[in-house]
Amino acid sequence: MGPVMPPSKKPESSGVSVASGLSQFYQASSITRALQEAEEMDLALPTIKLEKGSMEDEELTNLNWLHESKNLLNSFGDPVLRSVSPVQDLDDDTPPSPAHSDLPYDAKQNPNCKPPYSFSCLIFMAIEDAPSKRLPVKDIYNWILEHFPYFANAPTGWKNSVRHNLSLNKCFKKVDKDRSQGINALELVDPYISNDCMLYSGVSMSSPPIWPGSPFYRKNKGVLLQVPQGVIQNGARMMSQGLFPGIRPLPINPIVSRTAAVRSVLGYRITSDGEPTRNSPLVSSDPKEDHTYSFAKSSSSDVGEEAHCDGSEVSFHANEAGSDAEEDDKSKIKKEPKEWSVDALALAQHKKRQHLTKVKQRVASDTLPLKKRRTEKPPESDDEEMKEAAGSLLHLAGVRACLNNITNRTAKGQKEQK
DNA sequence: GTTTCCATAAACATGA
DNA sequence: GTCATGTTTATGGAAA
Repeated sequence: MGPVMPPSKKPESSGVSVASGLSQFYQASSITRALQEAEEMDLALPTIKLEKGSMEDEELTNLNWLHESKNLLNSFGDPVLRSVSPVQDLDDDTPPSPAHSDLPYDAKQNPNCKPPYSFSCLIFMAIEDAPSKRLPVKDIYNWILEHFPYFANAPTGWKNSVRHNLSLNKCFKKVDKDRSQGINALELVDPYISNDCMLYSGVSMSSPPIWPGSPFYRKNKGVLLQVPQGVIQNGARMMSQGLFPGIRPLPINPIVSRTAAVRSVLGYRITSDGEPTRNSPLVSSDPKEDHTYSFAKSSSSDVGEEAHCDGSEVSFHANEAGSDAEEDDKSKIKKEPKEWSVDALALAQHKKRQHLTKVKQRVASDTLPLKKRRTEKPPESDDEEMKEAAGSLLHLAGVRACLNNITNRTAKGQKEQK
């Protein structure tokens, strides 16, 4: 699997790493928080299936993935959690297949059996299992080692995969270690709470949010992980693949462009004291800045330019890009270099952008040395950037609005019943 | 055959 | 210089 490793490369140590003091904390993104809130409200997330290839599709994949992971976490420890292949010998070149069999997977009982969960899920579970909901990477290693003995003897490289997932998967965000205690408060104000410009048609209140096309569903062969109303039924199997009607987002005000809508709806940010502030730029239009990809580097090396979202996951400004107000706020932000977060609601755009960027780069710079290629990224236009972000935010906002609608409907229904 | 997702490997940078 | 951490890219397998 994967490219052949050159002999010159030193294999990664499989032992527990020593804290270097560099590590920061990881936690789930605000999307996860929304999902948790939804669960606390005893709500089933709407099942949304979009047309293949649409921008929203990937965002919703993220949403569903997160929810699936959460339910997996809830199910963790249940002996009938998942069915996997029989125990395999580590010396066998063939990697253990995640395909299910009649044998249940038990991490303790089968220490040589590779867990049938993706690294993303393992990381998610580790983070969710932490009281503070955030962990430094070395503790994520430790959690995985503790709960999945397979990795103690696993081929080296799994830590690399963990780090790779943390970096690449925007469901995780890096939290500044020193300021991690204040993050929760900053996240209490969620920009899409106030959104009311989007609706979803065909929302099913009872359908599980895992649709058969979702990666986790596919990976786990249809084993039902998510059950509405907070009831987890481990080991139950999906009976039908036709349970999930496709629905499309419907903007209430179709006249307003998506970008404008996002700017009007989400045109505030959260300041360091937790107070929402209107018209504050937090997502720069600078094409060099990739808020969904290079935030960590930015936080350390480009302090002040792009990484300071002040803890607000979604921080879109109502002002036009490059306005004076934006410049003013930028200068303000620079004065608070340690307060940063991630434009997490735009994170769902990462994969789409990554794919597009890859295609561009392959065409443009395949002949360049690796180092050269990295420094010559094709610039993305402001418009493209804004369009993507707008789409992402609007859609996620729509999901949230949908949840709110469900809440209202449920409350209304209960009233009427009384 | 194509697409998508994921795991893995690796190059490279940074900071302690 | 070493090591841990973090980012990014490339590649191949599996599944739909």
